[in-house]
Amino acid sequence: MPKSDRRAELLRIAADLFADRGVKQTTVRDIAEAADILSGSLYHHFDSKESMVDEILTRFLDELWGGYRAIVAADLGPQATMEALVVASFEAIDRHPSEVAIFQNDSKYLSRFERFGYLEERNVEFRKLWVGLLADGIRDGVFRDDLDVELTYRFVRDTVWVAAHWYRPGGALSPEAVAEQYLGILLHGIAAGPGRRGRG
Amino acid sequence: MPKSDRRAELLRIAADLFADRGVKQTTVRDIAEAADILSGSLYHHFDSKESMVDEILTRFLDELWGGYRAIVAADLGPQATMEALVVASFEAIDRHPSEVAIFQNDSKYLSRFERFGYLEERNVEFRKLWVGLLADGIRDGVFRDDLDVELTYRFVRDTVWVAAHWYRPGGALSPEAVAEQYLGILLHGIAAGPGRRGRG
DNA sequence: GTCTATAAAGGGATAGAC
DNA sequence: GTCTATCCCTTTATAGAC
Repeated sequence: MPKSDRRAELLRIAADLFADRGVKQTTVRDIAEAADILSGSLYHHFDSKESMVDEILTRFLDELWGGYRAIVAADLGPQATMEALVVASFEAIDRHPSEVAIFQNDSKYLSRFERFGYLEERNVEFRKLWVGLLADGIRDGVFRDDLDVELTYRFVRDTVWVAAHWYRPGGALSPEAVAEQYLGILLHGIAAGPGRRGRG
Repeated sequence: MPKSDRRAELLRIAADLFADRGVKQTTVRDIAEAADILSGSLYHHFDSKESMVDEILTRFLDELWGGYRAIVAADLGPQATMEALVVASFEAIDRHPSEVAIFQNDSKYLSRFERFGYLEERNVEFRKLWVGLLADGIRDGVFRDDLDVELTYRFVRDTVWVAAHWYRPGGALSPEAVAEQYLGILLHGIAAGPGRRGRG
């Protein structure tokens, strides 16, 4: 295989370990062992452990936000935009579960280092996107007007991303199926409402 | 102050650090420094760092589950039981934010050690409680019958506990207020339904 | 109950041989 | 591209003085 594939393979191995145990608790020796080489050899490919995490997260976030921006640009209105964002997020969990887990579990720790300042920037941008969307939806009468927008934003953000903790790609549930159930609860709740109880 | 207060104070300091940075990343020196003593002195009070975490979590979980069991024993029916469990959980976040954070962030890591086997036991028990509750509610027609019970259980579990990541005791929102908003979304969703849109 | 001093293991990173 | 060898710092934990 071409030489650059080795680098990608090492990043894959590292990402899976980082996701499973956390960045700090994954040692350079762990990564090397999983790749069947010795720890010193890793430094032929990468400057440092930090560089590995950086490359993993940067690539992932660029792809994710490319998708988000395309959805926003399509200008579908609050509810359809929300649904598309949720589906895109579950697809991200499906395709890049380790990257999502690292982002979720280690953002706080990594944010201490100047080099990872972009993590906080993404969070701010994400909040802006969702709060705006919820406000638009309330204004248009699509969402309830007694919602606490800040709290609802955190609710949505958390409920979507925590799924990464239990979702297994290739399992019984497709990302679209999970998104559908999640959106059903998020939009209509779990209570059996009038005219909504039962199907058969 | 009595001698046992020193021990409690050290556990408080340790719990806050564990919650903020994670157990593994909090060093014994960090704890000692925050307590204004040297690291060696900590071993006069505790066997090891692990023992400190163990004591913190055991106490917290015993209290939390005491509350849960009292609620279940009251036999209020599915919806009222669910509401009481959610309120109790937010009150736990309010009163013991560090303990909740440690439980959430470090359970997976700690579960590797035999001594922390009770963490997994509590998770199993928690799942059993909620899945049973949801099934009862669907059977009684209180909850929608097209819910995926497993997925809904994870949804509820995650949405409640992740609030520990942003909730600040003593802030603008009381735990009861947060619980009310959360239950509103969980039961009825965020969509403006017929007859539910608007208030003024 | 705390300090001094230190043992022993873990972990990131480097230099140079192959 | 990988290995050998190793440096150096961090971290948990201990022993004994005060």
